Amino acid sequence: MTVSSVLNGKTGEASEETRAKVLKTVDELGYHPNGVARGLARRRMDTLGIVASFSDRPSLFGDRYFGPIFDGLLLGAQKYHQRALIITEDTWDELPRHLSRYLDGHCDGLIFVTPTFCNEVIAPLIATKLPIVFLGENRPELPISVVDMDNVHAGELATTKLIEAGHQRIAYLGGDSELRSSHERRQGYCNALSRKNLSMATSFIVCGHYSEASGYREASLLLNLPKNQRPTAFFCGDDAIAIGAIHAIHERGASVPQDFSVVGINDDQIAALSHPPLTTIRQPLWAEGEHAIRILLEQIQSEKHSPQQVLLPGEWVERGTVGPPPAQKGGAKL
Amino acid sequence: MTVSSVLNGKTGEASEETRAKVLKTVDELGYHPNGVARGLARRRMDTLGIVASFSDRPSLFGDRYFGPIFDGLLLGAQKYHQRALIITEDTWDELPRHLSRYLDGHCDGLIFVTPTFCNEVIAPLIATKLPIVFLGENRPELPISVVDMDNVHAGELATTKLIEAGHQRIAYLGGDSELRSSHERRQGYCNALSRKNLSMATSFIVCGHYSEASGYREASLLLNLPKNQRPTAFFCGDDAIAIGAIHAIHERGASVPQDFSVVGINDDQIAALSHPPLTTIRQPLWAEGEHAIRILLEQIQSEKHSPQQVLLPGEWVERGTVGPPPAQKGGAKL
DNA sequence: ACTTGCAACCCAAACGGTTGGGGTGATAGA
DNA sequence: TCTATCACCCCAACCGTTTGGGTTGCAAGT
Repeated sequence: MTVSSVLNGKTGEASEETRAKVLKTVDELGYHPNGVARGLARRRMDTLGIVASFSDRPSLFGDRYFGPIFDGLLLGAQKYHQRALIITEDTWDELPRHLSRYLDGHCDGLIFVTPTFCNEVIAPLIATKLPIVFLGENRPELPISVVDMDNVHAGELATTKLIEAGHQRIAYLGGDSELRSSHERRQGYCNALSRKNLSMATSFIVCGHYSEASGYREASLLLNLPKNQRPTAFFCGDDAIAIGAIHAIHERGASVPQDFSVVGINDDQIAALSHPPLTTIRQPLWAEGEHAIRILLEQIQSEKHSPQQVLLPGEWVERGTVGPPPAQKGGAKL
Repeated sequence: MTVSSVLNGKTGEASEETRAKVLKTVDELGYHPNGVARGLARRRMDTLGIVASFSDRPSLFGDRYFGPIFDGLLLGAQKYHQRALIITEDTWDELPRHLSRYLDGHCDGLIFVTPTFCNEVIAPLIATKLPIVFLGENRPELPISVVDMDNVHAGELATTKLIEAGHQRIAYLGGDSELRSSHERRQGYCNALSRKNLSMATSFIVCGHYSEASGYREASLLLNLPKNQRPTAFFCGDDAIAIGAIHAIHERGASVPQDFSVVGINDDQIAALSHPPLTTIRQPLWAEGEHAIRILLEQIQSEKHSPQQVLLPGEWVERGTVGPPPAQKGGAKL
């Protein structure tokens, strides 16, 4: 009786008088409806599972990449009045054995937040028909929903900006070769170069890791080339690489952006604090989280599983590491 | 039938044969028990609610303080086989109106992770008799369970170390006056001074904010004093303040630790990266999270609510910002 | 006057498990 | 042979909601 009235605020079921009486009684008794029983009966818990693994990073929530994503996810859950259940795994490999954790009826759907899942690990998950969204790495070959930054676009954007600044000899310092983001950003880099009819030197495309040390190492190699074979600009796979590259440049007595231009990707906290402050492409991590929630919810509500991919554009953040190449100022020196 | 056997792995209820048959059937059918129904019947969800507010910081999970705490909380939940439900609030003020979110039967207990809750806001929560643990600020006057770093001890530790390094004129650059941590650390500072029979100058005890700007400002004021009235060491309320203080020192052409010693608290990521690397007291954030889970679980299982306080000691992290005061080297200059 | 329609309300059957009491057969003790 | 004990299994009630169908009482339509 009470329950129907309380819940059916929308349907015109109860009379005004009864409704008032119910509300009064509820208040007097300090009654709070039991969401678990409600969920059991409705077969809808209004709860979204967020799955992450500590194997991806030593600190999951304090991480510069995962942290803001979780912010967005939680904000999104709140916005859509969903509970957020965080499920942590020690390693992705054991995931198939933990299937019960996902299918125990607690979650209406799952969001996997990781750029490093294996296709075979998630195969049994897809088979369960539970609505799922992956966050952080695009897999066009799989019939799954994905949210990620548009890495190709980001690569194009960064490279185009460098070209427009006058650079012709631009290097790409990529991240881990097993991460698709690295390849996709390279693809964008290549697209931009060929669109502007600039030549691509394979020696200017290097593959390392998403770390400062790697950026330092790879940049150093290129800086050791004879002057007229050196790049004048570095498009770096992420901000850490960019910081490493700047370090290598400074070590040689050169300066940024007078002698070399540098662009990163991510807009980490360190990006604004580095010297000079790093020009970069901001990854829309908050937005990614919110979109993931929205897509998942659509999937749950529509009852059908037509997967959709959402690729969000990164945002150009102009700071102090991009300028014209030195040759332009000096004249015909090239 | 199956269920009892499946669950009663411990009680000697089912025969070996039946158990095997059940297990086989379960496997064939791809059956996964429904945790929600189970929870409803047992009146125990094995779920812990973790409540946080975006009003505390712009980024909750990416935050240098909250991030590691969430790591510890999630790790602890996993260790004790509990689900972790994250509940975010826009502001703490509306909390009493959201009481249903906590009492809807989803969580067996709650962990509030915030250093800034108001006593009156949580009064209705305590009245619900739901097991609760507060993480991040001690309230000895309230009958509640609390986990926090032992701030008094941290203050004593830092100050004692500075005294042992030879300093006699030590300033305390405190954080926000409305946060207890700031007062507790000052208390520890005073304890250490009086234990060593050193005089306390009120002008050396300043109260600002937990930020770099505040540290810079307050340190500048003290550095502007005549040389023989200046402190030779700064015990800072947190690492951000310490970084600000170092900035102020460098700006005056002085160096750390040759001319002034500086100690922070927290061991933020920037602590190890600053120049020189910051000597600080590491706040055991991961451990705090795990202890909070453990205490809450004890409270849930014991069915009685004898609140307990857990104060964890901070750890001294020696880096490069503490040395002997300059007077000692020079001789009798004082 | 008899049906029809409708709003308001009540009731019973799920939802998918747990729990404990009672029934069954076999074994052991008197 | 009768009974007490025990391991094993089954059954019914329950956890606290939702859901839809059934019931009542009253106004309007024919």
